[in-house]
Amino acid sequence: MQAPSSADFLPHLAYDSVVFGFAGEKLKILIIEYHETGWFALPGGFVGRSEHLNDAVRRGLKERTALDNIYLRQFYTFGRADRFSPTQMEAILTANGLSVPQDHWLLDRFVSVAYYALIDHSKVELQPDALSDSISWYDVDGLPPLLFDHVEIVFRALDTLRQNLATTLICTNLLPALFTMKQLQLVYEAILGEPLHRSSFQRKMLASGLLERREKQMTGAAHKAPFLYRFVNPVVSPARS
Amino acid sequence: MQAPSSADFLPHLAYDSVVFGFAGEKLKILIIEYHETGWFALPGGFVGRSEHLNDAVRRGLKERTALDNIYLRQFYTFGRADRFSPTQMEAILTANGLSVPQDHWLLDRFVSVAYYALIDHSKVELQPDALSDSISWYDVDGLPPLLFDHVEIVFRALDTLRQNLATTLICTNLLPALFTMKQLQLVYEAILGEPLHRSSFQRKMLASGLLERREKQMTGAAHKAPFLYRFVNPVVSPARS
DNA sequence: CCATATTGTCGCACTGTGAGACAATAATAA
DNA sequence: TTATTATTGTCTCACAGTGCGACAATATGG
Repeated sequence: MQAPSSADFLPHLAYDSVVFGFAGEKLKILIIEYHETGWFALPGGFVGRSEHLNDAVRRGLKERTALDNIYLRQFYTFGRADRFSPTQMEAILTANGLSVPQDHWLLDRFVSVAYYALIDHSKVELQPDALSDSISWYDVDGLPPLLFDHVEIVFRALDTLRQNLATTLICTNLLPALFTMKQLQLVYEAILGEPLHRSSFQRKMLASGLLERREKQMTGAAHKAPFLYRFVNPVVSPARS
Repeated sequence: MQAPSSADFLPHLAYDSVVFGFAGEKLKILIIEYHETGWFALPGGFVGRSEHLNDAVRRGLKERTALDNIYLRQFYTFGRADRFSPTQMEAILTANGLSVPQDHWLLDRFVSVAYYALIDHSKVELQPDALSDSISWYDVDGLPPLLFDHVEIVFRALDTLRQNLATTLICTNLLPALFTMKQLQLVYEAILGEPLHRSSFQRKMLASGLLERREKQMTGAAHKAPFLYRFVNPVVSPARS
């Protein structure tokens, strides 16, 4: 294996992605583990010399999740001079059998543009990249220790997600096409991190005009069967990518 | 004069700043004009090799406005591969008597991190930088044609400012310490671009608990003198810089 | 047939807001 | 001095939205 060359990528510039999914009753994030080091990090990558920044992020997500056309949104660029640790990066490279000179571009400072993505957790086929052992889901409140400033990146992603929950049709991208009101409420509660009142939530959602009610579901549970809903105008990609 | 060296700055990375001020009844933006070219652009700059990204932006703003401790907020990173025009950059450099080789770092692609700033328009002492003829205020609805993708940057800055108007105490930074309710309403209207109802606005502002009423002002105008107000907890720098 | 858990809906009180009305008042004109 | 004028501060009314609880409807299991 060869280390990526500075002839192919823009030096000093990287991206990191916070990929949200919803499973069971929890909001989850994709985390990778680097070979041999026991270190965890957000999935990220570099930008090709003549590649659009947004395209680079979509490329990286497609390689790891096999998903195209993902809801993706840039939220902050992390540019502290000391956010990067060359010694840790070197350890990751040597653990993969790559030895690079001390002045190699991968051991220098990086500014990282951070994105968050929302995906239907059931549609993903996870695929580790070359440098990592595994890629898997972690509860947002049960993350392993992360490299560099990745914990701060996750916090800020969550913060942005919460702020956008009221204005953007986010849940379309976290739920299957048909869902119950209960499921929708669980997604809201998982994102906001607080319980919501059932009847008020239901009333507000119905009044929004965004939901279309479908036939009843045969739950097989010992209670009244809930309606199924779908979003009337499911938005896959937001206006502002 | 010497062209800035790639030994001092991170290549391929720049920042641009949208500096808002409020004068009269209009929202205004700082625009620079490059020497000899008749080209207008947002004030921007480069990031030192070991300089924090945020510090680089503050440094550039201080050089041009003589203001320290500015309300500053990053809002988007523009990363299209074709957003930059090497021929226009070369023309700017040659107009300043700088000739650089074709493979110079300044003629290569740039990714730009964009910030907006809010300042009290009356406190500024404008100071053109080395490459530019002038720096001055323009109405947001009367901008000259701008270089590169700077028009898009301005639009997105305005969009972000509007979204943050409800959640953040923005107007502290656009008004003097003491102001009338009428002035505050004018700022809101200038940012939102739409008229607001006077009594509802007044009621809402008073109910927010953010304003402290002071003594009456001697306006010299032929009508009832308005109260003066100040913000109870003026925030200079936001939590998220 | 009854108990149980959950769903769909309604009512009530409270808050916030758009819209208009009206008195108070500082300067100016008569 | 008094009337006029423009603007300010406040009030009222109607209406929409929300927190919160209550209650009937219903699918399953005993």
